[in-house]
Amino acid sequence: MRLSQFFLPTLKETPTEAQIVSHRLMLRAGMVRQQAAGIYSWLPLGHRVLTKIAQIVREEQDRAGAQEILMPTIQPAELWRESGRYDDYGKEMLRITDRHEREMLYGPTNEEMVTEIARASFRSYRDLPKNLYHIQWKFRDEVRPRFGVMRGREFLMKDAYSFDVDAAGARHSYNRMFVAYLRTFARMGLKAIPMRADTGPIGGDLSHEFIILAETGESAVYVDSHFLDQNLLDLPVDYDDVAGLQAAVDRFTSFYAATDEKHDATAAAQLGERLLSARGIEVGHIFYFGTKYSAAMGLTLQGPSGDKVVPEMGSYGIGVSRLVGALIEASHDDNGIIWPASVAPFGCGIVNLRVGDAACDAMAGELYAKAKAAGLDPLYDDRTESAGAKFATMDLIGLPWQLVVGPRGAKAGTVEVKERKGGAKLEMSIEAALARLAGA
RNA sequence: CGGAGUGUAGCUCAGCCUGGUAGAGCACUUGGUUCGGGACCAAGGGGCCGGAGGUUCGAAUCCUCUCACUCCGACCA
Repeated sequence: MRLSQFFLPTLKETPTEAQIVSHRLMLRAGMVRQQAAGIYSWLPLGHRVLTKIAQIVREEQDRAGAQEILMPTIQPAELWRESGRYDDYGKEMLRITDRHEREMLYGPTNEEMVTEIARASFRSYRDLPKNLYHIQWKFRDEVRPRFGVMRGREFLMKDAYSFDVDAAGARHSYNRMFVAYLRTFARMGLKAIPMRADTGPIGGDLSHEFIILAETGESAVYVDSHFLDQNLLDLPVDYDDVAGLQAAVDRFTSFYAATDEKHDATAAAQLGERLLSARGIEVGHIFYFGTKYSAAMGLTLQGPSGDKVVPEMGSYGIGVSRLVGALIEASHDDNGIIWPASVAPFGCGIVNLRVGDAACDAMAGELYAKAKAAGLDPLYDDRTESAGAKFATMDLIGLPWQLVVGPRGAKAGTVEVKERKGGAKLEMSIEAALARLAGA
């Protein structure tokens, strides 16, 4: 993509309304525009990141055996009356009346709807287990939206819903998601720490929050620093191995990790030096809640011995749009964002310091063509801006690599390869630069 | 939902107290000079001062109401 043609409305100054760093940087980098309190439009740069995050989530859900569906944003109130949550949910639920005076709502979550789908289709215990997920916009009419996309009213979320014949099966479904979550976040360059959590209004008796550490995190967390040394990409991926998954879950839940409200100072103190006190951002939450919805909504199926079975359910959420902000909170510096390669909006930036200079244009053009051909997804800054402005833009938008072509290098036949993280710079040939990035 | 605050050019803000025909920097347009960390010179374009009502000869400025947004708190993926 040529930057001269790309829609990237960056801001030199920070809009007043943005307080935390991820919100400021997202506005400055032209990723999002606020349309109302807690409601955002996603511009090309932000949309690319959002899509990449969603794709990683999708791949890991699929790998763990979940199947993608897509449920609507607008739901009929009737469904929620069945579970009793229409009245329980309160003002957080955005209620809408259609032209026929039917009561509708903009879905804050989908347990009722997915249970209805299951009820309409599942007949026998042989239909289970199933895990259905979707990635969809949701709306919760927060009293006080803040922190940009991290606490918006409208947000993109992945939520999965598992159905099993019995508690043991449900436990396995839970463990699958548990491991899938560790892998998902690890692929984004994040260490997400599972912490035992309250089940809240969704109900149930087994629940973990996945929390990433960031200085600006919304809640205080306490964690065994040895957890951070674990290689999460090393996890088993045989999702049918019941004992193996349980062992993995047991291992990762054996580390001390607690949010403020669950913190046990006495137990934590035994860790001594290993106790890490930090702040965290919740990016995922998984629940096992048994038959809460299946029982309330009459989801039953034929069991193996002719009896009725009420399926055991769980639900598993990942805040996809929140992750965009969370990633920035976890990875930035004074100059801007530092994207992990797996979610970066472009693979690298190419900076032509002297547009109009024959040697620079030729070299940058060649580099751009070759980088594209190599699948490096380059963003080529071919604007006639000053060098400083171009460097500032590149640092701000945080692409993992910058390939700088200037008069100096053009004469010597080299480009400067700068790694955004750390800022290390090396002069090398075009071929060496491309090889360096391809190998990274 | 309680408390506090802000709405003036695309962005950051001044002007408001003490009413008198709307400003700066950045951004934008044109021309020129520059060119390795948000360049310089010159000339331009752009705002019914969030909205409604009121006071006044006259309102961005004073009064009333309203809408929006932000921050602190309680609450949440």
